[in-house]
Amino acid sequence: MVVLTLLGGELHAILIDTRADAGVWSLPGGFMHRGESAERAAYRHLEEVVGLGEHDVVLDQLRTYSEPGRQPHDSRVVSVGWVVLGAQLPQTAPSARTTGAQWIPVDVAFTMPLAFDHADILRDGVERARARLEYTNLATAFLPPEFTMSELRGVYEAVWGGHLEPANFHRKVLSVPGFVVETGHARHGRGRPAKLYRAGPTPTINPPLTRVSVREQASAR
Amino acid sequence: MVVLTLLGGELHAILIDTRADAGVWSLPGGFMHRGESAERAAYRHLEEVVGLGEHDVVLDQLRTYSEPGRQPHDSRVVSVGWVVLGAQLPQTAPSARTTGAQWIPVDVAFTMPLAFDHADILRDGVERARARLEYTNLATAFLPPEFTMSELRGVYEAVWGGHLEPANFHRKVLSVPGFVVETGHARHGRGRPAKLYRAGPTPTINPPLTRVSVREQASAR
DNA sequence: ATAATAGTGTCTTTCAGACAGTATTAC
DNA sequence: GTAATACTGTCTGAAAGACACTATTAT
Repeated sequence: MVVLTLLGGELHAILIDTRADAGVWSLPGGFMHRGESAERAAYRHLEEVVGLGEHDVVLDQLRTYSEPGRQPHDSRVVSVGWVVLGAQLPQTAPSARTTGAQWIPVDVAFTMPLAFDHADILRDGVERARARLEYTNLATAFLPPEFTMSELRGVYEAVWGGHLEPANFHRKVLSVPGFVVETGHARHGRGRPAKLYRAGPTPTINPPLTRVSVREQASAR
Repeated sequence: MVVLTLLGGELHAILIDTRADAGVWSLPGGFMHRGESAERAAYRHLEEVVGLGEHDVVLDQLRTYSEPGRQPHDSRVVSVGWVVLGAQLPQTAPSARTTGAQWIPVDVAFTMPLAFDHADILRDGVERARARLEYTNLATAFLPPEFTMSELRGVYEAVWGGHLEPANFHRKVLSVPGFVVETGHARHGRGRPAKLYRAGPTPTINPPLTRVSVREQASAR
């Protein structure tokens, strides 16, 4: 599982320090039981290993890794990869219930030595999350039930990396019917109070939000 | 496996008549061997069951189905779903090497009684193919190595269902660098000869081609 | 010449991006 | 008042959609 959240405006993933092999980190996960779906097994390991409850997170199936030799010690292990998104939940921090699990900034995680093909899985998971933000309302999974427009924009900026124009973002989000819904509440801070929104009924965004990195790639003709 | 091709300008899928259960059809597939990846197993069953070689098709992993009870007779079968795309190849028609395999128009296939959760898998596979055409060059997998612009447009029209404006399609495809490459050859028919193209080096299309059905959904605000 | 198919020009509309400007609060 | 943050108006440019037009062949 590639478990992602925002901490301090930066995208973090959970890595586990495998004591058996010093200095090598792995993604959280575990075996399936008989009579249990892969999804249920993912929820179970999230609870057991990471201390996250079913209602704290959103799961998205990534893909299945089955190359022989991907885990040298076993003849062949087939793993179903998942992307797990949650709002930042300090009280369920991995250190509370396990020994070696930690939130690591993804930029740092990419440079660390990971077990087996976990670096591939991490890369696939982060890329999936980035892509999903373009055309789904999945960004709201990174936030508490009520959030401001700035906070939602902050999710996009953190996950995609880069700056989004507040005015255009605001207009785009509100132009998609059912993306977000006004709650009528407001959050008071230093300046003008911000309206609070919650996730709306529409799961897909069309036309999609355009990603900074993708835009640059497109214009580099 | 959801095996898709174009026949007579219409999208077809392979279904297999399961003799054990009269009138119930299933998707082609089979078990994995030890020491074999899911991808290799897919290629093997394509050869054994359907008579399609590795170079005739393009594989795209769909997702993994693992709900307990999805196959009532077994305690729990975990299946890795694949979308398989190929150019129409009469000489490798499924009937050549198997008894009950047939190309069925997908519209018809959706109305037929399918075994287990194969209707879900078929739906997921067709939807995946439709989505992939938007932002990848996968449409070329439905065509022989050299093809005309009309033929490429025909793939989009068949898979998406609906009409695309020839002029705009032509301009859009050529505006994406590396989507297609001119071969210098031409195909002569009834009117002006058509230039032949082959798939270019760019796997992704950005900005994507916009799908008719998605557009209508968006404009129905 | 005519029909048929391939391909181009161009106008309109839509929408993203830039950025100046206005609104509402805490202090 | 000032500073800070939230939000709006408006201009520009890029690209999609519509559709009239030109090009090149077989007959």
